[in-house]
Amino acid sequence: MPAKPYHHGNLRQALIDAAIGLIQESGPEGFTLREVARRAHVSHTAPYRHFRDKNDLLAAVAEQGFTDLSRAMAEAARGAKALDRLQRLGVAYVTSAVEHPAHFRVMFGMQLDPKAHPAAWVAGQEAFQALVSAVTTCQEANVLPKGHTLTLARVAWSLVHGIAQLAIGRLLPLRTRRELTGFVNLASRSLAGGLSDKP
Amino acid sequence: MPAKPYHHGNLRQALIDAAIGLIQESGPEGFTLREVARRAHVSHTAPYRHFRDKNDLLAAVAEQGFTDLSRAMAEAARGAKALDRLQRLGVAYVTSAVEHPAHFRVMFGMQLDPKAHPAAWVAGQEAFQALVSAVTTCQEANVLPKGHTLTLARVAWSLVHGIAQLAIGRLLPLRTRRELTGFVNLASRSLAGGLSDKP
DNA sequence: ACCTGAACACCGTTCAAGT
DNA sequence: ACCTGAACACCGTTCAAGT
Repeated sequence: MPAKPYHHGNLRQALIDAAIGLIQESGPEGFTLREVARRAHVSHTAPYRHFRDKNDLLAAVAEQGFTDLSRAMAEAARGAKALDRLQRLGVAYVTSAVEHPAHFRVMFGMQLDPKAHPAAWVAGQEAFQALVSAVTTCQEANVLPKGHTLTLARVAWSLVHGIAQLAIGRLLPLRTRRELTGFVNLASRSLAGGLSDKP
Repeated sequence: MPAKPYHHGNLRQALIDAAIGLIQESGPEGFTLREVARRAHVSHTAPYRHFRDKNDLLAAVAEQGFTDLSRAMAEAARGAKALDRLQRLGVAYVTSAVEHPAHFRVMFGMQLDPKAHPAAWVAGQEAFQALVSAVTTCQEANVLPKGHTLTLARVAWSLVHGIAQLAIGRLLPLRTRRELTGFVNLASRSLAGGLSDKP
């Protein structure tokens, strides 16, 4: 006796939730459309009513991941200004990645095409905008040189993204949250110092 | 009539080469053990004589990727010292990633376990050592503060790795090699400046 | 040692059909 | 509209068997 199937169009979200749970347990490569359908108590072809194909569901998972990331960053940086704000965003970025490694791999591992998956793409851009606005704050506070805001934000993003990826792959010895915070802060302070040197 | 099958134990390398070619064409998720066997003109169970399973072959692919990366970095940095050396390593790292995106994804996307795949792990560590030795060179030239060599190298690695990953995902607007080199140099100069600020 | 073919339990996707 | 079951062409892996 299966539990009652989903109705009223909430199947779409149920499938996304099931997918996120499955990915968390089995990793991105253990993710299977048929198993997702099983978890939603629905036939294995039902997902095709809501997603073009497997990749389309993965894009929806990525979109939710970007939304969650934006929320986590906004929360961490609330009220903070200038460099403090930038650092908190960085710590939140890496913390989110380490806490949801499989989800993060989906977000950045699926070669997101803006044409094919515009919603996921936009959600990703919105997460990046948090960094852009923090850089702007730093520039207004004269702790970063004016101009080239986008370029500065991209450098900061690269640093923080690299830390996140290497941490997920266990290639950095960051075992505790203290170590993680310390490393991110050291790295971002260094970068900020160098950027303010040569305007 | 298939071409003559491989003999004399060169099948292992033939499978690795076929795998790299297949990954280049179809991406990491299009990679299939059976298709690799087909390309090597061998039955689909023959690979199991040389690799425990699909992941074991992927680890061998990753190992070769790390070896290639080390060679490319060594070549790019030949004769250069201090900051110039560090920058050239970074440019070579990102260039390699952008030129072999699928291979790079395998190297860093497969959650390499040092116990299960020691050879691939060692090859990865050797690539990282190039950064460590360049940081040491910088310290001896007094362009970076002494001590904490490993930590400084890890920060540099994170930056360069983040640029590589974002560039592969087309999330940075680096269309030409000039733009790529310029961005890596800007980023690494900034980081170096900041690191030398606060010893 | 090295390779094969059959077999098993899975996939993603399509399609005609049901409510 | 939304969901289903059968069908197709694939997988990864195991196993008995052949040279």
